[in-house]
Amino acid sequence: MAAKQQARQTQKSAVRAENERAILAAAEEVFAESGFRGATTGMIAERAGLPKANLHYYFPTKEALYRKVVEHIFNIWLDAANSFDENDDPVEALTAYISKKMDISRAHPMGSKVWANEILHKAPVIQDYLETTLRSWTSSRVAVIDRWVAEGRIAPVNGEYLLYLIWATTQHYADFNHQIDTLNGDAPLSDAQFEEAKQTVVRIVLAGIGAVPATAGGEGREA
Amino acid sequence: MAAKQQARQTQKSAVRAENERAILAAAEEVFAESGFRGATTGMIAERAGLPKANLHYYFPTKEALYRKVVEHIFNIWLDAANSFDENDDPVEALTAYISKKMDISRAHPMGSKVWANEILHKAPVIQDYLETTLRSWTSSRVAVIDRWVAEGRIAPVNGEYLLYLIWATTQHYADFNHQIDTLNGDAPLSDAQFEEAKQTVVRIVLAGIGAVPATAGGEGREA
DNA sequence: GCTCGATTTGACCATTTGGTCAGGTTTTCT
DNA sequence: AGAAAACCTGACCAAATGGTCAAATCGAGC
Repeated sequence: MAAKQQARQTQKSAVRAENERAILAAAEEVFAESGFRGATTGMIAERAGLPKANLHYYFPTKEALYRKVVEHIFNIWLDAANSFDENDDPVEALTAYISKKMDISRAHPMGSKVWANEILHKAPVIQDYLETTLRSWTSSRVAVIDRWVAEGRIAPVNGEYLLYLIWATTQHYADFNHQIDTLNGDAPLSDAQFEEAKQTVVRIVLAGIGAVPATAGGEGREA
Repeated sequence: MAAKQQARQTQKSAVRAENERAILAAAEEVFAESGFRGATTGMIAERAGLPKANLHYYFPTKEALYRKVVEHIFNIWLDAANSFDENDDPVEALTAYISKKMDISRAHPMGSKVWANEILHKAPVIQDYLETTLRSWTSSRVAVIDRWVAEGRIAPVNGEYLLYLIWATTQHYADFNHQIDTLNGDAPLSDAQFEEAKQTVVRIVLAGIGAVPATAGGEGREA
């Protein structure tokens, strides 16, 4: 029982953890569907299955809740960012990075939408992240791309604009999934379709910058 | 003066035309910055320089005003769509289309943001456009791409996913311009930078699908 | 200068919504 | 068991907001 007490003091109680999880999950959906202003704490509470006053017991203000949601998204993004560095070979690195970002768009479309909404509205909540973490991550990766160019491993390309193309395209499958579904006959992309989309993005990017896959590579998925 | 009277009856009076124009311009900005729910008719009226009650004299409801704004965006989009068909050569057609879409992102970032917001929130207002105009335009252009593939003018590629990549990337320069500006040292892209971004997108896409520019072409910018 | 429709606007209202609070219940610890 | 802490919630409130309206003003034609 000493362990139990220890648990209560170091980590959150089980009920608190569960309620916060439910609220954050509901909030991510509602914020994604309706934006910050469009979302109401009442809607979030209802979807989380508890009264509004209870929600405000755990998260004092709507903005505090929103900030937590956005931070969650950002951490997922950072996770994907690491896959860029797992290999120094441009083909391997970009394939892994694009694949990971596509997977995130499929697994967490709501999170991506919240992020998009935030940027669209000039990032009132996460401007500091943009100016610190995102900026430093980006410039260091651009340096990697520049090195690839200098070493002749890819064709000359501006690193920033290459990254923007990758971000835009991969996140499009989350942010604009409603449009994609509509053009797909009102049906979400099947696993096979999504896999083809992913391969299409990877192939266009790699070929687009003249990154020739090593013929002996383990990721030999060229059609 | 008969002409003046005629004018009042056939077209809107000058004051009406001017007020509607000012309101629509203000509405596009405010809806882009704050979303539908986040925007208030008071904010729009203030930016247009007239009292809220006057705004409601011209546009009875916030939703009617919003619909007008979205329709305006959609017409700009249709305009760009035509540039896809001006030439049957894949290099020419795609270069023109991408360039046009990039130019629109630079000239009408607010409009693009309103569109993005609308899709993000499942297109409550323009779902019918998606299912009619956008769907038919897309499928006919996919047919063109398929033909290019069949004729061996470009490498095999899924037309839908190629279009999504183009849409995503070009619109990213409008929808995410705040993020881009932040990564650019809190400054908007200069004309030269934007031109380089445009060329980067064009080059990656063309190379990505193996569309070899005619060596005699005027766009010969291969490094 | 009078009329009539178009335009303008301050004041107002009903509804929504973020957030509070007092009092109650449950859980945890000794 | 009993106290303390954590948790729960119906009722409530102040502010914001979309939209209304009646009265005032303007402008063109007679």
